[in-house]
Amino acid sequence: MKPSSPGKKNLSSGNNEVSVKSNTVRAEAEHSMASSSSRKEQDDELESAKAEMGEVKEENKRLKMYLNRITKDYQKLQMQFYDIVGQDSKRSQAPPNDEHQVVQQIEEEEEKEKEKEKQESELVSLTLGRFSSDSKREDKGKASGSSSHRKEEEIRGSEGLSLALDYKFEASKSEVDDEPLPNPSPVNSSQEHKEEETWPPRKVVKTTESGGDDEVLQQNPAKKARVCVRTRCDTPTMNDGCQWRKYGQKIAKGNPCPRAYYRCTVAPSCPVRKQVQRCAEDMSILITTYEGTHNHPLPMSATAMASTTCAAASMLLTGSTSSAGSSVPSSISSHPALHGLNVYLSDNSKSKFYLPNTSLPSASSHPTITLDLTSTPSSSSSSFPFNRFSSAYPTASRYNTSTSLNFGSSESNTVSWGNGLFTYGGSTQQQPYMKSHIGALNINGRAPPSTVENNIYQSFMQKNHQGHPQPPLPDTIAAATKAITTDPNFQSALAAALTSIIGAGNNGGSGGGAAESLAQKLKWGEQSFAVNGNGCGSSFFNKSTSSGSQPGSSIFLQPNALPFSTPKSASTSPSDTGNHSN
DNA sequence: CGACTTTGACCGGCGC
DNA sequence: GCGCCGGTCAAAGTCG
Repeated sequence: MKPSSPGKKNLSSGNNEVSVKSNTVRAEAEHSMASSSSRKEQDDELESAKAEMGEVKEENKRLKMYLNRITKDYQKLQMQFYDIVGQDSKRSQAPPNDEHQVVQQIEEEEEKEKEKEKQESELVSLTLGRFSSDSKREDKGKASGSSSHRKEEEIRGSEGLSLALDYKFEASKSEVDDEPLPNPSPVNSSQEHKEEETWPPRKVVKTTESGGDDEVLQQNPAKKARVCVRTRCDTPTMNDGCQWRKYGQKIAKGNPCPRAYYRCTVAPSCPVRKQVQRCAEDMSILITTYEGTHNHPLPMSATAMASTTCAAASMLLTGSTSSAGSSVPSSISSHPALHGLNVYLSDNSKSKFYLPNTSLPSASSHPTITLDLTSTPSSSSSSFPFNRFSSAYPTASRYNTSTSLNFGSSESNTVSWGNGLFTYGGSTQQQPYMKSHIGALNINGRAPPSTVENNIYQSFMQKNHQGHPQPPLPDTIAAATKAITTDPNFQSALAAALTSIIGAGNNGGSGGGAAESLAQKLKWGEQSFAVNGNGCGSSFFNKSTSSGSQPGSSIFLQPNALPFSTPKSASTSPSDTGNHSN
């Protein structure tokens, strides 16, 4: 898809309109000449017609100039794109062996990207979700990963969203197979559908994986990430807007309450599954665990949750599959495009964890991220209903890491995140521009002693804790929903958090390109938040996006886009309303 | 009658 | 190798 095509078309049609207008004017003038009885009137009309024609001609000229300019820009970008693609293909063919060479290359790429970002500052960066650094590339080395990352970015810059996504899919076939590329939005669903049709249900995977993809899958042993949502809910299931069919029920060890297994029935081939279970310690808490990515358009009410889970899963996976490169932080922290989104990676990853209940389904070999919408004594008293958002790789599992993200209260000021933790507000700000912010979101890198600071919550928290202190809300989902849906800033913050992690995770794996995915591609506005339409993010942002034909297409976070509906809300899912009791 | 739920059986991964 | 456990299947039952 060529970004300039629509522009050209519009402009040319505009020119046509102009010439038509000129002809009309001329005809009117002639007609008036013929029909006018008074010569004076004829002269007047002629003059006015001439004047009008002059204006039209001027406008025509302007439009032509505009068209020329756009055409030149397009050609320029196209040339840059081809150059970059050519360079990257050469690089990826011969990955550097020397570590110093890798670092040097990464630095060069970062510099180039900064320059490019300046040039393309008007383009909306649409990076949400994993990058195309597939397992093989990650194994080969950071340099090749970063180059793929960079390639993608530049494609994005020159060709727009659609091409970038296409390229991404081509570059990472394996990724589609073993990891959920979130894309609940109908806008992108066609593309994702194309890819995920090849993602068979579990049993089929077993048989089909014996092929060439097997190698990739073995190299990337991470299983599908899960997103666990803890809510206080009286109903058997949480209404997430999707349609589910129960296919099994089990009594899990350590929890007297049975665990119900559901699969998505919106599309027959949809691989998404969810598990629903009551918390053993607090039966009022409903634990819903999502796994997989929808390969079909979702109803509006379902996209939010789907995208949330997908985004969370995505970042979890990126964190799990990537070896957080040391090159990440430099570009992230210094990136000018962050717009207040500062990321900090540190090595304290294991100092703070929110570990889910032992009875949680997440206690399997799947990496799991938990969104805790309950307020429990373990978390400090909070006026903030969306209390915890944590993820954890299963303890004592093959994933030797645990992750957590807590949307803590204003008092605890702790937001922990995967492979490490976000520290919200309580962290020591080391960078000058952070000092003015109340909150800081720290992402502590899992492995490397690198740091990324992220203060995406600043605007939200400033608003809510300084300007408009909110009274304590009841500890209910309804309260959470209300607070979330009524505060677009928080939605933005959440989206940014997810997105940033995804970017960081991706980048961690792909090396130097790291930060830019996070950095350049986030436009952190006051109320709006533009991200990549690919998968994850799209849900946060409604589907008003164009199909990505134009560079600069942006997806904006919409109020009420958040997933969590009240338990009693009307359900679009029959199984949700009339479902079985576990 | 079709869609959905229930429930016991089965399978594979993992730890011992 | 064996048993435990989580997850899935599929036949039978239920419901509208």
